[in-house]
Amino acid sequence: MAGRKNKNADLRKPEILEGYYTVMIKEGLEGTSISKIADHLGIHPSLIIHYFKSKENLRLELIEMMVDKFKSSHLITFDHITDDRTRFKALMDMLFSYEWSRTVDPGVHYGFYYQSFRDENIRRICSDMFLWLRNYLYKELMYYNRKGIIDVDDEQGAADLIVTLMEGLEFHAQFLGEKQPFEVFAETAKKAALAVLHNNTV
Amino acid sequence: MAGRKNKNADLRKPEILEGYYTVMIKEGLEGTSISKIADHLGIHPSLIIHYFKSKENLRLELIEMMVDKFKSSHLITFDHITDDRTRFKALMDMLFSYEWSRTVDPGVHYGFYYQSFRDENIRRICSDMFLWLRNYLYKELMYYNRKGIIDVDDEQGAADLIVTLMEGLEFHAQFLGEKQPFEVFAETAKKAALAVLHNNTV
DNA sequence: TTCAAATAATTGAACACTCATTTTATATTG
DNA sequence: CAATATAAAATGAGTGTTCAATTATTTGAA
Repeated sequence: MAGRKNKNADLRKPEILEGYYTVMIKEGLEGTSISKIADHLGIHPSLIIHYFKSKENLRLELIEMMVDKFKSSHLITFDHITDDRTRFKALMDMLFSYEWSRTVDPGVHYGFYYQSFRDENIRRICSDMFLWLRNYLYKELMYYNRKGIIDVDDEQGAADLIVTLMEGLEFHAQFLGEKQPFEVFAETAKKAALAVLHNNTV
Repeated sequence: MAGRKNKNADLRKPEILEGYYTVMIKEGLEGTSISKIADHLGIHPSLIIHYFKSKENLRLELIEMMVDKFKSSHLITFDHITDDRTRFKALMDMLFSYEWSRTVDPGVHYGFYYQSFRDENIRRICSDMFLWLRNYLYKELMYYNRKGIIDVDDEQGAADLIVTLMEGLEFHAQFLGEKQPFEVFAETAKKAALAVLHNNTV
């Protein structure tokens, strides 16, 4: 065949994972088969098995990839902003922004939630990811609390609430957004967070 | 065969729908097949097709059943409570209660969210259901606002926020709850709602 | 540099399974 | 008898996976 291009594992494996992700957006988590991924990439289904041994492994590696992607996108720090108040505002703006919410395709993202109810492995991974995020926020809130930017006595609960509100944004966009642009309710959610934090910058 | 029991459509159809729901809790939305439902009910797969014509119809009728169940469970009114302040508190307590959140099995519930990204029909049904709930809350908030129990200028946004927080409770229980009982964060979420509503009963 | 041997990448065909659905046949009830 | 309820069997498409065959690339020695 003319079009055949040989690549090695270092190139092929990520390519397959990317293809998996792309097909998944269209077909859904459980609607995505090895054949469909192979078709999309123009390769043979058994090549995917060759690299990942089983579909189960393929799925686990994809999740790993996504979690890494998620975590790395959250490592954006605002160290360059010296003023506490300004930096706090930048953090909150980012957490409730459209770009942030689209780090992972929402359809895919809900697919994993859905699976987490039947697959303890996946539940664990999702849970760790959110605990990681909450812990990050917890530390940030501790700092801003000490500095008097916010005023909360239960930093843990406040961090929980922010993660939950961020997550709720996704839900709202899908079912209650209607024609309203994302930013409208994002603003409402952010204000709710600020109200709980007793922040008076706005 | 000895154990064969003939029933008519009025008995068989609801029985099949109930069986569908039960199997779905274990197997997931897309993991549930006609055969599995038939096995669970001790009947032949083709009997299910005979009554519902296709799996698609079966699924749509199940959703209808669930939405009815959801709506009817939300028709609980507190008309017997005459004092506005007490009735408002009862409403809020219900919205953030464990019983309420378990009206529908959370795994099934997330299954429909997941499907809504690939099936406009399902998205529409879910969306209508939540719009219906928000509208109910909107009217309630209007009333309590007029009565001075709460103080908000954007009742629509406030209703949005309450639905979102209720929904967030589900998310939190699955991924951030860990060993913590449901009620702990439910209380946090409720307080956040009350903070936004500027209610000072607590 | 050349050329065969070794290694890796890729394909093809087959397997045993499950799926939703259709068609045909049998039992039960009114 | 006629209508309905149920079962049985068969269909065709799709699933993940295995194994052997084929093609491309790299390696190593002459």
